[in-house]
Amino acid sequence: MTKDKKQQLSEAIQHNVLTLHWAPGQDLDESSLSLQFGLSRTPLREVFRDLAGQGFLSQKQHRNTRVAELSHQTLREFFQAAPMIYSAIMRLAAENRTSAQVEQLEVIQEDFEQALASADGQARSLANHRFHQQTALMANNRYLLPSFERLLIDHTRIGQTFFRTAGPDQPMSEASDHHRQMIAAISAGDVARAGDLAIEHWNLSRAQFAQFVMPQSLDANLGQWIQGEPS
Amino acid sequence: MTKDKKQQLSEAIQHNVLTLHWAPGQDLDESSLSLQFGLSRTPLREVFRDLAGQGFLSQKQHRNTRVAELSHQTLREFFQAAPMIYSAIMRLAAENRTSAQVEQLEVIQEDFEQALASADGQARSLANHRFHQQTALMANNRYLLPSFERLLIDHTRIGQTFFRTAGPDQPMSEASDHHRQMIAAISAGDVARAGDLAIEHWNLSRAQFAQFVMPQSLDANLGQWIQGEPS
DNA sequence: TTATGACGGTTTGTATACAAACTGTATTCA
DNA sequence: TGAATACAGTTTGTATACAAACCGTCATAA
Repeated sequence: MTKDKKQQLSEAIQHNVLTLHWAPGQDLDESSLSLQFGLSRTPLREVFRDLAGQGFLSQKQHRNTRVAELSHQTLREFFQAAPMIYSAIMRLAAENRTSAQVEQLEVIQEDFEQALASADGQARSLANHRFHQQTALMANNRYLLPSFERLLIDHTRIGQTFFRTAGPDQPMSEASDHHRQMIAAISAGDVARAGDLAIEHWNLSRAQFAQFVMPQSLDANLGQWIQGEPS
Repeated sequence: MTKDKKQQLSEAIQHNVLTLHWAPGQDLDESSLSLQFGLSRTPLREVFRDLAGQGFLSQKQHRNTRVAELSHQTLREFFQAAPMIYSAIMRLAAENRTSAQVEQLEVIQEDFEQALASADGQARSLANHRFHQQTALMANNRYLLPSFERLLIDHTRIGQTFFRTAGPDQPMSEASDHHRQMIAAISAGDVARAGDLAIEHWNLSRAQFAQFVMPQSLDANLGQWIQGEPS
């Protein structure tokens, strides 16, 4: 049952990072985690390394491993990259999807809607995370994946605030509508529509984030990455 | 002098992978490398893990670490992602560059031209690699970086064939011209121009690759990722 | 002949002891 | 008082011994 301890540890860390249960920048303690999960430091440190490589944690020589930071600078870079990558993933998902994957995506979407109905901010946010993870799986491009995963990690972390605060009504159901439309576009293999929906969905998220954390000055020229040539 | 053995090991592996001195899919032997570099298996395996995370190597449970593969499927994914990412990196480089970085890029370009003059295919290819690495550094976006690095690894590996085969004349000097124009655009902060140059440069590379390895069927709709909406 | 399974050698994975580096405190000297 | 340094305690990094998993070979049986 409790078979692969490393896997468990890795998932636990990911969960704690994504839900902000562990704050960005927070230190991790090797010996206590090693005790807690019944692993020696060697495999534990391997998990740390993997997760640092994926963008969950950050490491420096001779300094303790910590939860990846979320700075002002980080956010700027985030907004520069996100629309383009999300859109590309969605297009590729529409291009490469299999029917089994579409079915799986529908199941995940049902979970997401259930989570929205509840008041549990973490559950909402994680369900949203899984939805987009599945689209990345469907896009099936190993080169785009690492960037997308990094974006999604921080998207989910930033989104925690929103999903926790907002009621179960308007902007939530809008997000859910988008998801449904995405499934339709992907399922139909409508590449252009899928890409557009990503932008639309993204703009919704962006507006939400703006309320909470986004510095005003960055709001201006986000569009240029999506529609081709800026003047 | 021979200070950081892990660093040395990591660089040696990267070099061997990029130059195809180690073939894609080739097995690595822990114990012999550990002997060779005077490191025990523990730190050696940490280096393996890092490089696997970056796309140089690939690992599976209970199986030996090997050089990352370059399959037909890989190439398809490569051509789907590369133009978009290269263009984005170049735009961001033009946006965020510092003058010190531009100077450094010029130095690297001089190395590249020297390498072109020589007959050494490896040196040419690696110099090209470093040029694009520097543009990524200048783009300064941690989300785009991991995808770009993966692309660059395989770009360089695929390019080995070309750089080794071709003479020091026509298409070579064209690539070099592109580099110089890129430097000018980046230095001037001309974002749109920088992005366009990336596409142009990319199309050159693509044509080169096509001669050697690229499956015909993929050649068709590569443009759509760059210029915005396909119809 | 072909499939199945046991066995030994090799390779990968984990635990643990030890070495190196960092951090904070206290002491010294200007 | 304040800066510099030495020291002790803690944490990170490495070596090594041992355990677990894999792989090729051979034997056995259908």
